[in-house]
Amino acid sequence: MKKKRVSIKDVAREAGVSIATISYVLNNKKGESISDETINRVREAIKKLNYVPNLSARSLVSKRSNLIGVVIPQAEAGKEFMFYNPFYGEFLSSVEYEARKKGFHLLISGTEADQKYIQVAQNRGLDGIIIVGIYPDSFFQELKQCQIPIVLVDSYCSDHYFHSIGINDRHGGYLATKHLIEKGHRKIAFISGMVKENGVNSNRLLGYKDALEEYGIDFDEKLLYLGDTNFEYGIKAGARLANSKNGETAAFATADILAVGVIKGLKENGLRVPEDISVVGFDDVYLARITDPSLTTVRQNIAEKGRQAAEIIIQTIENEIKEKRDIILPVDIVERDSVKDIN
Amino acid sequence: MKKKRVSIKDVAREAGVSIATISYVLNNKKGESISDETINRVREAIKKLNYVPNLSARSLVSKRSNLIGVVIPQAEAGKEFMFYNPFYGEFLSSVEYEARKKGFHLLISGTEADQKYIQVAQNRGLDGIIIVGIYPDSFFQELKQCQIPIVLVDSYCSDHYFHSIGINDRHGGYLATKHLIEKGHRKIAFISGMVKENGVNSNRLLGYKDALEEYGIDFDEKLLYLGDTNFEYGIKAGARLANSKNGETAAFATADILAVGVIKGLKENGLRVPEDISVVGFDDVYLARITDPSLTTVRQNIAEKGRQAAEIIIQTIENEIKEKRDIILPVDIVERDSVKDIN
DNA sequence: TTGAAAGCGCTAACAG
DNA sequence: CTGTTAGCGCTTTCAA
Repeated sequence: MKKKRVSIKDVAREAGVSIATISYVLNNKKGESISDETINRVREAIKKLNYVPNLSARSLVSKRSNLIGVVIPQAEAGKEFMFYNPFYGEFLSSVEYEARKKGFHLLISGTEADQKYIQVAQNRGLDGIIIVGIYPDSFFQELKQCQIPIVLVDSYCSDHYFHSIGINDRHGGYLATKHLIEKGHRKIAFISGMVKENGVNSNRLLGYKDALEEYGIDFDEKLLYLGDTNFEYGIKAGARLANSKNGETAAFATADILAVGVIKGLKENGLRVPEDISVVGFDDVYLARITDPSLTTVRQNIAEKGRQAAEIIIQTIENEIKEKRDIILPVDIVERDSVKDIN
Repeated sequence: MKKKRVSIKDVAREAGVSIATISYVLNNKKGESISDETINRVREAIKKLNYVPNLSARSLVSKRSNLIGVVIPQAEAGKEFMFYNPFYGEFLSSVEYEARKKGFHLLISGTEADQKYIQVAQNRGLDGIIIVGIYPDSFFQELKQCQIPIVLVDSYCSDHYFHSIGINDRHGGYLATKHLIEKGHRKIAFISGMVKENGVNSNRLLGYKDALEEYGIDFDEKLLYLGDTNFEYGIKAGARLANSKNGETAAFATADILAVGVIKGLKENGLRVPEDISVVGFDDVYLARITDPSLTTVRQNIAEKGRQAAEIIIQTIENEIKEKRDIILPVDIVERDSVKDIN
């Protein structure tokens, strides 16, 4: 049995004032001015009784939960998070930190069925939601009904209702490919997870093509290796690449976790990186510095992405911004040891 | 302005019954039996109105929030999570999955000051808390006051109040060291983060000593490299190791993330792994398979740890278990490519 | 400057 | 089998 928690009433009794007064000093309303003396008396009572406000009660009346939902993609429907990709951990870490500083908590959750999440959002009275990744359009449409501020991260959903934050994926793909081309590579494999239309990967592919075109290199379907964005597929792609008859001398993998798998797959098949094949990744997660060779990759500022996602959602909740925000964070290429100059 | 949400009253009106009836079918109380016809009528009304219960209201009266708090260590006080160590991501992923299946949500949060978290727990009416890592004893003592079910993960707090789940760290340390010894190594560095008394690392160190003793090898303080459990310190330790005058031929790092840093530091200083120095890690996170060489390491089942942590806390919440649980998950050594047999 | 009182949406006796 | 009702702890008019 839980011990009975001390409520605002107890504090009121202790301080010899009404519960309204307690509420006022708690929220230090500007409208209601309370005498310093009363404030002190209340403060003391609160401290003495060890009073902690009940947020359920508060949110019941104020319609504010101070809770932000974070939706992270799952490996498969109804499965665990994709946390083996360090990107999500790094992102979440940053969101949580920013939210905490502003007095918000994070409710994290995968999504059984997309429908279900909307229920959760309403159940819990989420003040805002940060959604990472791409989901069926129907999900976004339903989400709009909730009237909850939402930030979409790395989604190319163009709906005017949502805030969005992402990077210039196309430019990133371009930079990666161009870097490789400038190092003398012409046959460049493109290795990626699902290329959903108008998604992160499809834009990176566009950038890849941009660079090819700029340098007068013909695009070759056969150099596309499409699977899943995970380590295992990277290995598979690396193995295929090692035995390819297409003469690739380099590969652009659209995620570091993939790139690292590619390197592994390559090595397992007797090829060295970068001596035999050069590899460029994407994201610049922690991993990129950890592996050997360390990874030349397209850097995006993951922490900043998380920070801004949190900031935008909170500002919207607090009515500090009313208009829609669309943020594109810069990318650049960071050269490490996985690319060889073959000029 | 948020559109007014439909409440239980609206459903009652729609279905032509009282709000109590709605509540009954919602919670399908065994005590109260409702006629099938009414149930159906209510169900339809719910569907028609798109009614979603308000959990704040519910938890206000029922004292149940269906929220589980997860406390994850931070890099430094008031900073981001230690999510660069993949251990936490993998753990959290598993906890969330299990909790979600059972209808619970996760509130994740770092802890500004330890005090603050207790406030959060009370603020939100957390039904249970999963705490990963070691905290000051005063924190645990205060936590007890809350009367909330708590599972401690990887803590050696012996307080009878808490459930605990962990692994046999000492045995793990023993296995790692023994493995190295059996491969012919005698000068084995012990590389670790802080060795807090009665913590995970101190137990692993105990196991290290056990193995040494078993094989009649003298323990040598000089082979201890103590810093932080992160990649950077691993590099530093690896560098020191490479220039050591102590003749180490192997190292046991108490976390994979550390081990991977060690390998990096070694390589940067011209040594090869495992040819020149063998390395054993601990955890068997995803990373261990990713790096080159892949890491021989002490495996613990992180997903299972998360699953059981969630299971225990939920069973306690639902009063399915009343007694205290202390779970020790097994460890074993998984041989990969970072150890050389020098016999 | 403070207090009384009306709910927020829901559960759980208790009646009928 | 179903409805009435009294709160849960808090915010917020409105009055004093």
